[in-house]
Amino acid sequence: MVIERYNAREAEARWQKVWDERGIFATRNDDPRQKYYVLEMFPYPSGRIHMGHVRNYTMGDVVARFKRAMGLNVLHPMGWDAFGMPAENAAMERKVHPKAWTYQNIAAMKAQLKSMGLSLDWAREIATCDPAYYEHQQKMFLDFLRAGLVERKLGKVNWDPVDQTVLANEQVIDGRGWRSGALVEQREMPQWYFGITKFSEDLLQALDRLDRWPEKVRVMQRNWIGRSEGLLVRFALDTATTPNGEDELEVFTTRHDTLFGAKFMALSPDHPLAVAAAAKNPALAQFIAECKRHGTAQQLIDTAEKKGFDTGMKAVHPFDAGWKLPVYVANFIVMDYGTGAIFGCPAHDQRDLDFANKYGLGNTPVVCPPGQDPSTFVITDAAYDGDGRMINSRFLDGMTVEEAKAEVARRLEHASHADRPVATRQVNFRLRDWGISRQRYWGCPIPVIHCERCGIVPVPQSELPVTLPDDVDFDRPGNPLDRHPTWKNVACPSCSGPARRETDTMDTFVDSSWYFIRFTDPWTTRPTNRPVADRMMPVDQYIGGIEHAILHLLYSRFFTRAMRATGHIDLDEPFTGLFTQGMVVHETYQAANGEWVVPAEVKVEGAGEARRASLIANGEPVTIGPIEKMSKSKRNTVDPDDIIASYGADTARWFMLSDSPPERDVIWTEEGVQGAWRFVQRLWRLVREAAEVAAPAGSPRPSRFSEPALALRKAVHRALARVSEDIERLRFNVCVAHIYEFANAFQASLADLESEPAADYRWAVREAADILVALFHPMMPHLAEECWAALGHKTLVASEAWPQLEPDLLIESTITLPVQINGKKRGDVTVARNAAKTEIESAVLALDAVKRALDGKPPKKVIVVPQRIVNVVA
RNA sequence: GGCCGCGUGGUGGAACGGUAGACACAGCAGACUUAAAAUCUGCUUCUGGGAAACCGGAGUGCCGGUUCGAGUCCGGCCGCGGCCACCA
Repeated sequence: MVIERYNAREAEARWQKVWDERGIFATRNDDPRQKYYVLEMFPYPSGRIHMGHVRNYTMGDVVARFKRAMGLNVLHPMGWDAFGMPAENAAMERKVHPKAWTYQNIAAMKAQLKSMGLSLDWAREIATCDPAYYEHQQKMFLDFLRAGLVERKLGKVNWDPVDQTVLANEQVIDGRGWRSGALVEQREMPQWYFGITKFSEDLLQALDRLDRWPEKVRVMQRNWIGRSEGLLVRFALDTATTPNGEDELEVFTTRHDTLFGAKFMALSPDHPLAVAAAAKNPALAQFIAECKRHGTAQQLIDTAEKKGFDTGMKAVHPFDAGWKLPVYVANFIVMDYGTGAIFGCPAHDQRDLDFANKYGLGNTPVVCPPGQDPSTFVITDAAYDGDGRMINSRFLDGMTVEEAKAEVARRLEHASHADRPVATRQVNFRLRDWGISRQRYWGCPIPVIHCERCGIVPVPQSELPVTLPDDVDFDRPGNPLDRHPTWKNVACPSCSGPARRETDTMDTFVDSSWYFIRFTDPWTTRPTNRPVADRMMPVDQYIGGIEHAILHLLYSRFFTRAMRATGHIDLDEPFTGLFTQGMVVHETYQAANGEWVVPAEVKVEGAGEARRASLIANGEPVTIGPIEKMSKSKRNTVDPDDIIASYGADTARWFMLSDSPPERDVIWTEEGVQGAWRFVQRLWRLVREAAEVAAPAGSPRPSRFSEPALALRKAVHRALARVSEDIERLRFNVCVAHIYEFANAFQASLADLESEPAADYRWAVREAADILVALFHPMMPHLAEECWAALGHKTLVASEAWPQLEPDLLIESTITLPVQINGKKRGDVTVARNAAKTEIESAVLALDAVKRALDGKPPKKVIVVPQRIVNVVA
């Protein structure tokens, strides 16, 4: 029999067309079966898909196809995170309108995704730049505003003085604007904020219940929210020393046990008291200005020296009216956290110690480490932040840190200063409110109007959506909305007086914070169709990159809560299952002139030490560099289109799932792809060979099976059990291995055929082939359809139910137990599956290896673990 | 600086506390070919003995512990990676 090669290119297009025409991946919201929502993070339409997308969407598709076969009503949609800066950059560089650029990219990428054979419900496709999407976002913004979940307040922005524009943090490189190269300034501007901090406690607590999230992501979110319990202490100030007679300074601390080790107070350069003092002290004003110049660039913070300025103000120790502490302004105190002021305890905080040493403020140790003699315990340049007993602390002496904290809190809560308690217990969060204002064109307009007379006026419902004007130009820097003649200037909806529209647009993270809910009914005229959203949410399995572990996932958790508070859905956690997949990485290649070379232009030969690379074009040698994330800058990318054109989508999908565990990085290699491609061909040959032998579909089941038939049946049912579990647990690399294992066994079984096979064997081959195709269908759906048809089926395997497992076939009547002597394997025994322990023991003691080891003496102990192992202790 | 994760053959990686190295890649040998490709078969952790079948020893970064039994659990090192970070 001659079997022609499987022509992936031709077959894949053909099956995609069939799936499309029959609409088998469309999800009905009124389907009575249990729902299953699987979602991959939607892409930004950059122009072309990359291998990371291929990996991500393949994993999601495997889950979707598997769950569909398991009889669930699967929702598996796709859309576009379509707003964002690259569209504006393209507009500036290439004179394309951001909208045109974005929609061209969407069309191109959609075609690419279609060529992957993903089982998506394209009818639900959404693009966040479509007014039909963002109008609902605007409605919810106004709902949030009414509910007090949106605020306008001053915030710092990165201001590029040359381009006259606000820059995102990632556009600031080494303190300079990425385009102009100008030194970036910090400017205070009124901005819109989402009140995410109102949910700090809940967002933190609920993490404990997200047990199908990676622990790593939960830890990252926990740290980001950054809850700390402490004490808010009001220090009295010596009014004779303060600029305007200010008489107290509030400080947040988590180490109130160390109050008797205090040596100084320090204020943030932005602290109101520092600003007030600076007004009367030019030297201080100059110091503060200097701090602000250096203040922001993250890289500088590591190396920046601790600097301070003694304001001359004096604070009074809360436990000793006669104890005065100098008040400094210091460059390492941030206004954002706590109260923007601290008390410094040099002995037990490294930063405070560095500062005190520099300014000669000394230190007094107040916590003595266990086992240390208090009389000899001194701190020089390493602060001690561990546990211990209190010393040099009057009434706290001898207490543990915890006891001291409690005692200090108790006393200060009951002490009073100016008719208020000196201290209150406080919980502080690192989490800040979410600033969503972006001074950009290509984003969702913020639907408010600024009226000189009425202030901030929401755009009336009837005038929504506020759509972006198309007639804009990008010739000049800055936000085109801000200089638009007609769009910007409008009549106030309230008083009809002159007013102007808000020209800021929303952070694109807002768009991606609720798209998964919109997918449940993208046609509804309200933001959500409540009954449908309540039924189809939450997302059962969300899959995407670890880079979104904090922002996107936290914002989405916030947004869902805000939507619940405003009646749009009855849900708090949007994603019950989360999986973060690893990146696709590749070797890098560098030509002699130092330029990076794309892998497609490189030929690699040899192995190990002898591995050499050269340019295909002219044979010029190329240096093989380290394996890195595929990136445009290193040019170590492989184009999915090229791979799909030469090997087919199934090969690319199979390789993406092979070898590496899905949460880890996968190394893309030419050899690996070819291995996957060879397996595609091998499966095709195997199924065609099996089809020759297999009994016709629906043949009556034989009453008895001979040895080879039974062995084949056991193997295929074992594979079925394993693969089902592997997919359920998203262990795709193990799943792939189990399919290889069975394919090898099946192939060997067919090769062992000596004569004309008997009917029972033919029946077993039919079963094995059908199950094999069903098992690899989620990973290689086109090949599976082709094989399914070759096996004589008239149905689509994509619509078939998952094969039924016969658990009896997993149970062997005799089993082989490994035998250990003192924990080392020395042999094995074959016994009946349900053999009694004594029976096993005597069989084991009869083994030569055991006799030799025991040397005639009785064993000290024989441990028999039923159906697992035997260990003889000699 | 804080928190977290990971160290297994030439490589990617398997392994409910129970036969370490499944499966794949690469490599080597052979079969089929005039030849190559493709395909098929076998070998491939290190090491000692043996012509071979086979028989032994060591082995999951290092040191110790718990256990009949540890890649897996506990403690301490070493190395690599990630995230956060003048956060009081």
